[in-house]
Amino acid sequence: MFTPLFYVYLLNDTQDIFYRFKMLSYTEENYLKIIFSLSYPNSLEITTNDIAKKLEINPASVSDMLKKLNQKKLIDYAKYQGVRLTNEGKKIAIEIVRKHRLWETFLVDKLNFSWDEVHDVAEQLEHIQSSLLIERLYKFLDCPKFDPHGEPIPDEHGEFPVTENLICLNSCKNQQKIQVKSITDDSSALLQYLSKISVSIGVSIEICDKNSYDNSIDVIINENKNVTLSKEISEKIYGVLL
Amino acid sequence: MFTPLFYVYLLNDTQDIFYRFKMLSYTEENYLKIIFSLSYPNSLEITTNDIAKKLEINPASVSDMLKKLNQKKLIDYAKYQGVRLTNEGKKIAIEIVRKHRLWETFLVDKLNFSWDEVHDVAEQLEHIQSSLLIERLYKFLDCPKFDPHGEPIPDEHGEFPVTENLICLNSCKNQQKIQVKSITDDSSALLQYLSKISVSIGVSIEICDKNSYDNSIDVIINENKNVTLSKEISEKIYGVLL
DNA sequence: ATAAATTTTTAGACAAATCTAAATTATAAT
DNA sequence: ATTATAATTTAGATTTGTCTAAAAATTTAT
Repeated sequence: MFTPLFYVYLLNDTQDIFYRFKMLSYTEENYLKIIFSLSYPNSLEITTNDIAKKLEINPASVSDMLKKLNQKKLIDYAKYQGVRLTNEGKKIAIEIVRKHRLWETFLVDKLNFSWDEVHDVAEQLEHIQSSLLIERLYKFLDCPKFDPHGEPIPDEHGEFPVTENLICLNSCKNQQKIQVKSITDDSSALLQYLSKISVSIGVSIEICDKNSYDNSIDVIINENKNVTLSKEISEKIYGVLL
Repeated sequence: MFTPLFYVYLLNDTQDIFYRFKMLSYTEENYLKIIFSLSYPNSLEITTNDIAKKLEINPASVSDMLKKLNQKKLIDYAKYQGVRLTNEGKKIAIEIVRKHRLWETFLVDKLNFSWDEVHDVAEQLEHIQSSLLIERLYKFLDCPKFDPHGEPIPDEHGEFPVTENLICLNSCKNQQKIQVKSITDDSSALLQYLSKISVSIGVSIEICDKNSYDNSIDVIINENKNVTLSKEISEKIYGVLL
């Protein structure tokens, strides 16, 4: 049903160095990325349904692909048991995350995209195959450690920068105040909304009141703007206590 | 056998403008680009075999795709009669050429790629779908008119810059001398060779002798280097008479 | 502990883009 | 004008990634 795992030696970047290269399709890369992001940072076990929902496809399709990725030793998967990335799979996933965040940085820093315009384009750019390209881009951007949403960018060895201990706005108590450090979702719908209410990396948010009915919170943004944030929003905002 | 032509209205670039968008696959885009480049600049009729050779695939596969592109009204094609781009097909092909050449320019000017390293990466980048991206890139590069190989870059309306009257090195007579203005093939094999013999945009080449047996020519590069160039090489080099 | 509900997998089908082999059409050569 | 050669197309198969419907396994609830 599936072709066996195979490695090929490919001439990459039209450079004269050959290197071991696991041939992955655009789609396979996407699965690895999704599994990684759903399990980050705790390497949780992910379910077929989680992936199907995220990719907006049928769970049956996911089952097929999981079988294939398992054969390629990129995930650990047994029927009905959930999925976890292998070290090899994780390495590839981190590489894709790295590319995604570097491209987002490029788009914002060099091409003047706003932070809510970058996601869809970066989703495409992250699949461009060229290690030379990504290393040159990394240098061109001055080896950035965080992307425009404050998300950490892994270095060339796949290591994430050490971050201050971030806490979720959602988990703050009344009267606590944080400085926003990262938004853990780069969808344009969320980011456009945050822009509208003047939330960006660096602003302060003070918790005034918590509504236990819907878990929304009343906050003051940058000492001057009162807003109510839904649970869905507040759990995407991370920062350091002020 | 093939799905009917259809147009969709898509939200592009996460911007709030909808626009008419002909859904094309990566592969379909490549066919249009190949047909364009094989027929440029005279809109020649192209054969199934020409395309098969260029794409290194079986002519039978090309036949299938031509039928499909014809149905989509991107080419004019009748069985056994050859192919020609329609205006719509040409517009799309030029857009891809534009993207390819802008990305090549980016790689060389901003990321310090050498001219022989850009082709394979640009082949991937040219298929990124985002008009916002390409217009921003265009501005970022200061609206370049020529790519690193001297090839003209169409503007945002698909217009090619007017060029001096270029003549092919291949068609020069003995003792004539040209200044190199463009190389009409960006394969790394050719460009690496040209680098090795010190041919680049701007250098002078003087024809010393023509060998009618294999159509090779003996030339002097930049007044100091004697080299013999094969027909295959000399027909890729264009310039202005000095 | 069993039944009900949910999740996951299998089976079979489909579209896109390719292939090989065979048939057809066009072109060139005598 | 007929034949030989070359180019092109058709027919049928394959791979990848998806689907729907049905079957199987797991989880939840009583």
